[in-house]
Amino acid sequence: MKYSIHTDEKWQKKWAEENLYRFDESKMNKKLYCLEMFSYPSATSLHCGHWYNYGVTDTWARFKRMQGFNVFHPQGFDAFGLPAENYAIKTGIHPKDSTDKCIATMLEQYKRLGGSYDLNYFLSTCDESYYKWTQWIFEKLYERNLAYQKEAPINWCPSCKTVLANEQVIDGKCERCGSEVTQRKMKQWFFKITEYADELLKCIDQLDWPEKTKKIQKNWIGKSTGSLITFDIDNGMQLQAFTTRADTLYGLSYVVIAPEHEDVMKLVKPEYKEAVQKYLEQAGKISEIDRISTVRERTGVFTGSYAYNPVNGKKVPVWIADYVIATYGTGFVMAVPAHDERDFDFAQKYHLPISRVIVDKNGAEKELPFCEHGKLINSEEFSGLTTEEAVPAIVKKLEKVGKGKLTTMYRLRDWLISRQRYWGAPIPIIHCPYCGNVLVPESELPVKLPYNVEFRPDGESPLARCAEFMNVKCPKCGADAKRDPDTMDTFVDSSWYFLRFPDNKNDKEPFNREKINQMLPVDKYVGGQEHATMHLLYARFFTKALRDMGYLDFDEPFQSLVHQGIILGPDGQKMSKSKGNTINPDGYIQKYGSDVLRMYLEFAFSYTEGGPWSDAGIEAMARFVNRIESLFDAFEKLEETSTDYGEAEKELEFVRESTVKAVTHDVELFQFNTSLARLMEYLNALNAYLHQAKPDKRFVKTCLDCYVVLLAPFAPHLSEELWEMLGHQGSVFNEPWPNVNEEVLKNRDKVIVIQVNGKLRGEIKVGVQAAKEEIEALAVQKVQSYIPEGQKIVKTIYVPNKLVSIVTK
RNA sequence: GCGGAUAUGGCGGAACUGGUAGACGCAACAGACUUAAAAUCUGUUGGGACUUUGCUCCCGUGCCGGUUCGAUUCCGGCUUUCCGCACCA
Repeated sequence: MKYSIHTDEKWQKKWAEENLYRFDESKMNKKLYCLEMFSYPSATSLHCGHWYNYGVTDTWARFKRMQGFNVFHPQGFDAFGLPAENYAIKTGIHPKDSTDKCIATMLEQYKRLGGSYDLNYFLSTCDESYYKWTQWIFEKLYERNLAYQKEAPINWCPSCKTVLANEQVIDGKCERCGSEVTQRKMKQWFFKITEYADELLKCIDQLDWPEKTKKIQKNWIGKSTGSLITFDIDNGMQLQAFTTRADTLYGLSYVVIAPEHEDVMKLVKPEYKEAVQKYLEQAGKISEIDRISTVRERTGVFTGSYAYNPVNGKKVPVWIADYVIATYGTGFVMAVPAHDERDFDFAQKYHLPISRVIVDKNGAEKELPFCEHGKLINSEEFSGLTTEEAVPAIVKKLEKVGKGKLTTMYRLRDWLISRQRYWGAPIPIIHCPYCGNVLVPESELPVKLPYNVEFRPDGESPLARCAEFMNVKCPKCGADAKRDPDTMDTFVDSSWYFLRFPDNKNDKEPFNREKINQMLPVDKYVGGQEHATMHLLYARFFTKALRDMGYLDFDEPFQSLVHQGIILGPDGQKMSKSKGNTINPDGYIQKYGSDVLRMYLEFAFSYTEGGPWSDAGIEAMARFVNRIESLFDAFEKLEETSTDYGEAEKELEFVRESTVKAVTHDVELFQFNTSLARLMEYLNALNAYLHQAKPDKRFVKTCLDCYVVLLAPFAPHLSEELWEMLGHQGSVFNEPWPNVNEEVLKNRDKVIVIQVNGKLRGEIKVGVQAAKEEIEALAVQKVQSYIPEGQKIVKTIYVPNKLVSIVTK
């Protein structure tokens, strides 16, 4: 035989005919939900990253299936989104048409990849039958006050002409097109993810996720415990400030409000209006142009107002400064220049008083600003307390007069989901002049995305220009009303698709509760790390919100998570069209077959690391396949002989069993490179045995059977072919994964290494039964000559099956 | 700036809870087959030393130090590269 793309086609056809990978809903006790992050149907074909994610994870899924799990391995498309729309703007091809076409092409490619998918559970987020339920979830969140509309300063990309989520702004630039992001105020829909900040944070520890990803998510949520302190202003207002250092309150020198704070103008005394106005204008510009700069000079302006320090009534000026941001905490902070770097710089610049109230633990007056914890001075009755003691004590004092309380603040902001774009799920809201925001009744869902729309962006939502779509009657009062012209962020679509997969045909509800309670959480989720603070956080939020609404009964969607690394171009740079270093997998499949490509990706990298593509590496994999084939050819030519079970057989059996053990262990942990290395070693051993004087054909046969079963998850098509060649009926994927015969591993003489004073001095071969004392005695005898003259053995350390370490003195 | 990760031959990468560092593969070199080449097969391959070319000795996992009979692995301090956050009060 000769493995090639034709072998792939033969078996793909067969698998499809026999529906080999169908999921058996009747065997829920051994279910295993294996999921790769679904992909975006893009104009180009599957790239190396897809193969690396889907092909390699498929190996794991197949391995689990052979281990007897009822593996649920679905596949679908995250089909809404900007690229299709941008493509449409460029070419004039409607997003729906280009997306449909891409999906058809990509499904064909998935087949060539040899994935063990059950496509009965296929879904695509742009189908009405899917986005109906995306809208339904929006409505449920709205009813539960987890969706709200707010006029807000938002990130606006002037080139994409759309709003961006915080997560889509990288260094002040649009993550897609790289244009400078500007600020605008618009009425936008938000999901109240902050409501779940605490739980999202707490549950992270229980997850079997990469530590790094957990850390990123924790930092993104950014919990900080501190206190809220209320300040009276001389105009009668009250403002609250959040601080983690209530202990420094006696060092208060001024207070600051963010320029974007909604109450800013109320604080400005008439004679300062002009100066403030000028400053605000300037500040607005800076935040647009210079937000990337790390060491931007802090600027500010005095309002004319004063605030009273709640601990001692001392009067301090109220400033406006751009180093305070409106969206974190209360947008109003207390400034203690002696013990905060930012306040210190600012105070120096504007000649505000700086007074020390903290010394270090030993009472030493360290150089200012001194920002560490320490001991209080000049703080009335609190002097002498440590930071840790003083914070609760001061807050307690303030609490008595209603001016302070301990609290928690999060860095996490609510999730802005409105997009002024066409290709997404419409927001199921009707704006009625009399009733306000009204939900589209559930019976009228989905709010269909109209086909004939001018989708070229001009700063307005494309849907706003579609009268047919926009004009409706209010479901409550029947008055003329307008639909919401925006669509939802595509991350909304992908925040619940894993819930839809197991029940993708349900037209009564998004998913059946019993069913998904059985099917979820996802047992193994595989995808890129770039989603750490977006998709992976949103999906967790959706799961928790739906749980609290009673639609499901688990807390976390993805129990175990793995990130694949990134495949770089041959030059070690990230693949990109502009650099011209992209690798298209198609040609390689054509030339070598999909199993070779799959095994190359598995063997050449450590899975979570990735690395540069190498043509030499893929050649090596093709050679590996050739070597397997010539081994099988040699086997077929072998005459029926039988030999007694001897040393050679014993050795090969040992290799076989240790391979089973190692491969089982390594695949489980996504260590495909070492798994394949073991299979190569086993192959070498088989070859050596076969080419010796008297190989036993029947014995070889049992070893080859085992070999093909072990190889199957890595090279599914090739293995089917070999399995057939060995005379078996039916698919190799119906074979059980072999158990390790531990007896064989034990029944082998051990080589024990001997060290004297840490240096390797020899080795001995001992029988399986040898006792510790016996081995030690043999070892001492063996290395007698290495024991320095006049010294005695003071200690002998025996590491079972490995070494004897002798210490002399 | 803060936080996290990383560092092993010419290269990709192995090494389980501290126990023969460099598995497996690539590249390279030598040999076999061949008129020749390719392919294939078989060897060698971290560096160094030799007046014993050897089941020899010494050095070697970014750098400096420590713990240990023994450290790629643990601890302390640097350096490198990558990543996350970046006025978060």
